Amino acid sequence: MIEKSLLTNFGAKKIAFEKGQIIFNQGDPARYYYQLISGSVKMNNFNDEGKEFIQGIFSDGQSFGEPPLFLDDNYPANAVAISNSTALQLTKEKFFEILNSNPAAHLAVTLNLAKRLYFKTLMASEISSQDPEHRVLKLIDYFKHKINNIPKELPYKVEITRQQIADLTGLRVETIIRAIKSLERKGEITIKDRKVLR
Amino acid sequence: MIEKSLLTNFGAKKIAFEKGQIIFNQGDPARYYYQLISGSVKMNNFNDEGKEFIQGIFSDGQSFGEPPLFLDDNYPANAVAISNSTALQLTKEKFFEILNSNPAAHLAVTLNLAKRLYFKTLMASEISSQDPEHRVLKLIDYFKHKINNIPKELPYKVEITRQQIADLTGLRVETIIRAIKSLERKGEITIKDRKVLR
DNA sequence: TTATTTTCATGATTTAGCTCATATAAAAAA
DNA sequence: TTTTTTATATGAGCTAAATCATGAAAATAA
Repeated sequence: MIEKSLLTNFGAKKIAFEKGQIIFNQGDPARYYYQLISGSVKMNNFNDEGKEFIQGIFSDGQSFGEPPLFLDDNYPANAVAISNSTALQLTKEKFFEILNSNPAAHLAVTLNLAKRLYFKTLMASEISSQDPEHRVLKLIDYFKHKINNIPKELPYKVEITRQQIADLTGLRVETIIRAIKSLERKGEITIKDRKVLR
Repeated sequence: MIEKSLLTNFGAKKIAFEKGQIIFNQGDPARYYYQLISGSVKMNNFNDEGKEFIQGIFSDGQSFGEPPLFLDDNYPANAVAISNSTALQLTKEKFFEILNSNPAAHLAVTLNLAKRLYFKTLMASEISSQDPEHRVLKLIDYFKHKINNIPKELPYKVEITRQQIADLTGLRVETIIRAIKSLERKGEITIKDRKVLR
């Protein structure tokens, strides 16, 4: 979201994460701004029974973990690399220096927060009160249109697993599998080589 | 969040809403920045079966409905006055003029978005995967500490109704009532004149 | 004040999604 | 290649929350 050159000018370090590596833990004080160069990262929580909830999946040039930087608070979730990834890491202090000195970068950050808040608003209403099929479909459509910017008429292949869909929607794998099967029967989606097409 | 004088200097209009009045509807294009002067407003959705989900409750100097302004998108939820309220209304164009000309105001807006994103992150993990008692307690604690800034050791009286708690957590009133009773039995909260104290 | 509406409360019943168990196919590792 | 792990799939039974029903106490309106 912020130009790479700008970040490096302010002293951002390029760091690599292996698949499965933890970037930060829920409860840690937020000290860095992170922006992905390659790979993908998920933010998640585990409830008392050990069930995972995925707050979001980030890839490409996306940043994550900024809100607590602004609030001087701890991370509300863990960040874990879900594939080998590289990211730029910038200290909180330098991050704010950029915001102060570069209005365009500041606006980009604000825009990104607005986008994520918008997504969470949509998902919150879905998660809380719709049936599983509805939730799955909304999630797929969000990934298709808002994340991958694929127009309605073009097909989209869902790359995330059913388990990940479950963890994103707060449902169980079996429930997701059954919902997907049912959606296929209804003609809302197709399944090819076990992958969902929409 | 933005100083009232600054808003009025840029042409913000003071408008009044009666209890129950709709400020904007889900799906409407976002055209104004709103900041409450007095009263309170909820943002909500209704699912296919007509069940309400409250995205958030705003009061005092809080602003609402900004995310779609940044994204050039429609409102993801309705805004309804839950008591007689007054607010400052500023056009999108003027709102961006403020952000561009006043870095402090821009930062305040960013901070606010970060705060709300943080809240939604917390609530998302709660809503999706915890038992009702846990959800209710987390919500009450959030209202106590993060919204009303009341320290742990001081008592806090929950002013919202059980129905509103239900709509904020995606549960049913009866379930909330039972959870609250159970939490009282466990000594986590007390009930006085039907109001929850924590 | 009285009437009406809203909020809180509790029991009985239903049901959707969870849990558990088991199987197969695909992918990854050895 | 063979072995192991991960992902998808499906049936049976269980359970927690939803639903429905009904009532009383507060709050609000007339």
